[in-house]
Amino acid sequence: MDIPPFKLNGRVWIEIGDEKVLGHGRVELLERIHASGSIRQAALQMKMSYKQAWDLVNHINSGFKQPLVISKRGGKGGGVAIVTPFGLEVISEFKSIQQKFFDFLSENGKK
Amino acid sequence: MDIPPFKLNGRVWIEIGDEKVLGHGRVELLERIHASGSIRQAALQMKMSYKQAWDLVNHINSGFKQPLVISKRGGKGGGVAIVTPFGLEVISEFKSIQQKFFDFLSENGKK
DNA sequence: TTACGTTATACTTTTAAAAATATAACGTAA
DNA sequence: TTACGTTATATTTTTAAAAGTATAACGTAA
Repeated sequence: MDIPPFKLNGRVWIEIGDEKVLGHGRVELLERIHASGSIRQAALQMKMSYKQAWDLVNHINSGFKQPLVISKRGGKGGGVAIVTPFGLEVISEFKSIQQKFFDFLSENGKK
Repeated sequence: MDIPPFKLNGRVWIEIGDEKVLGHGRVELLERIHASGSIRQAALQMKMSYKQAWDLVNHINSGFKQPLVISKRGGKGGGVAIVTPFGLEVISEFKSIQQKFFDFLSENGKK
């Protein structure tokens, strides 16, 4: 009759105006853009299409009132994408929440 | 530069052997089965197909070592589905975790 | 002024999920 | 022994998501 051991898993994300704006996958994308300076490289690393990555970046930027990523085309290297200081702040905030969430999951799982 | 107010949302679920076995939607299904005594009625209430509901019940039952739902065909009313005491216990455990999770979300959202 | 590699965008194709459809199996009660 | 309403299962169709393809726009540097 006793409940056997189980693993509790889950996801958290940030919504603005009832729309999902930022979650685990998108934050990873932002981090990779920050590290590489390129949407394309970040997409390749995460094995998603450039289109999908660009759409996500676009959606993230539209969700907030100021951009998290600024991108330019042309120039040295063909173009560039940088994560703004505001973007870095949001990333940091989300990761802090996510860490607490992981703690929550391990506290409430198993049994 | 400050992060604007935002809503934190999310989901939690129970995994057994790296497989999702029970989450928010499935628990609601179980509750409706318990209330109606019928997989079909529960499915109708949740606007899903009987097939989908049955597949879910089947998957839930396979995940645990004892069934959460026992169903019979034929007889008075055409057939019946009941949630076992073990099933009720699991539902209750999940809902308790979920309540804590809701608390977590509202504590960490907004700002 | 040309080549380069990326951003930006549209369009098509593929794939996977969901829904819909059909039908057999079953046990009670009339 | 027939009708009923459900469980149980297979199959097909539809829908939506993802992936793939193509191409224009751009700014630097050779």
